[in-house]
Amino acid sequence: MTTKQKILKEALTLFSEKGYHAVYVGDIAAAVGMKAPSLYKHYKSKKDIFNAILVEMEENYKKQTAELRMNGNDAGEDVSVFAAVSEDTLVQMGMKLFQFFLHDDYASKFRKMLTMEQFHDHDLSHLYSKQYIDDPLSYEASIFTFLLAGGVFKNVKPDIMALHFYAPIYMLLTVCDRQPEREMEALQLIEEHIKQFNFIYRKDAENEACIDTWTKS
Amino acid sequence: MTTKQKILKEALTLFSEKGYHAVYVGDIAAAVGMKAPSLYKHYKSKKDIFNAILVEMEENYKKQTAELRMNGNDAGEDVSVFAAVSEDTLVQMGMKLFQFFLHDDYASKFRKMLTMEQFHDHDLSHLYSKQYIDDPLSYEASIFTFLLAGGVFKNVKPDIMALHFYAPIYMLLTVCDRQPEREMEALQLIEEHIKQFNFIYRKDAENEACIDTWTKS
DNA sequence: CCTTTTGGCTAATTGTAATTAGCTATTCCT
DNA sequence: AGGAATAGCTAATTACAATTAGCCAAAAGG
Repeated sequence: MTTKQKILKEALTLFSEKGYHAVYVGDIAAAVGMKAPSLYKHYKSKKDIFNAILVEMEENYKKQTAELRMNGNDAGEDVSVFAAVSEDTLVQMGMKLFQFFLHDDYASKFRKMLTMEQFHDHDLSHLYSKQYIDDPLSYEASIFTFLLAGGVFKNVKPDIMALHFYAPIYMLLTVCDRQPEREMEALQLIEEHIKQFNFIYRKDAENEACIDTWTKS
Repeated sequence: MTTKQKILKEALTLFSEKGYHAVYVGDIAAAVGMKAPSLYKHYKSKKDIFNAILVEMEENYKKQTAELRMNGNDAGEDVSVFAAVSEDTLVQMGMKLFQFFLHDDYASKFRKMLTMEQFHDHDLSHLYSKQYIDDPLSYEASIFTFLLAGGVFKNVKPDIMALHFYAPIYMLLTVCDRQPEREMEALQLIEEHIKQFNFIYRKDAENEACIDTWTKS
């Protein structure tokens, strides 16, 4: 890893912990293992470092969504697998999404940083909404549009179904960002959320049987 | 309004727009209509102003939740009204919650401030989770526990039902905090969210009729 | 009415953080 | 090898923001 990259990495870590204004260039330098003035051989200002992080992240994000889109298409080839999606598959889908967002080093730090900086300018507001709200929602909506065509779910609006699926995951993600010690509780809730989601959305007569399961516990 | 209060008010406004570190005591003073040193006749430091805001807010919050609890009990007296809660009542409930959180001057500014400062110390993390996640969730859960007893909804876990009801509202709230221009869109989504929520959770045979409504639009 | 307190001001002072200057060792071509 | 670029350092410098000192007018209160 080049020094320039190391600087970005350490700066992102610090920005994600304390926010831009509370981080001093000396802190970043120390984290990289150098003195503050040396940073200026690589970036012309503190703000410049911040901007470089944004640029790097946008590239990263484009790559990842492109990848996801590819995977999505691959899975889509076998229509029958998805159309008959099981409760467990749904649970795994949600858990994976949550765990990725929470534990991917870059994604998680970047999200915390944006959480703190989102109000400082319009572009950052827009970026936050796009990455953590609008894109995930439309991704899930496209999946549900597909699943709805399979006929196992009730005939509803896929975008609202996506909202119902994703909003709890998003909310619990923000909880874990500020209180990492609550991850287990969050995972538990997500599992129950998706099971109940599956239960209420699924179109079938076996519902009565399921009710027994719930009332017993 | 006393000068001390005016200072808190203007400081909160500024903190909620730019965050603690990006606001200078001179800015606060100017907003109040005085010079920076004069602030020190009222508060002994910038941090002291911040702390005073927290204290004031906690009192405010206690009052409001106490009030809500009272209103809740009042409404609860007439069990039949709630037990047969209509779709429209649910929609109104969600909208009111959203609009209050979004437009109450104090609540909305305080939430934005906490959004930016939540990572700076454990107490703030805890406060944020309590006020915007845990308390609303348990409030909604208590309502749904009650409604479930009425028998019009499917037999499910009320706390997950509360999660399904509240999480989309919370998520759209954060969207409007950073992009106020999306309020109309958010309100529209919340209405659809709650209608679909009502549709999927309600235990009845008229579902088939409802499907027609959805597929038409 | 006098005097004490209150709350404002201007002009320091202090502290800190970003950035620049200027020196030096290493590396990299050719 | 030898000159140029690279990337680090220490020691300024600059900028600015929090706070303090000390002055003064008006209000409060006996």
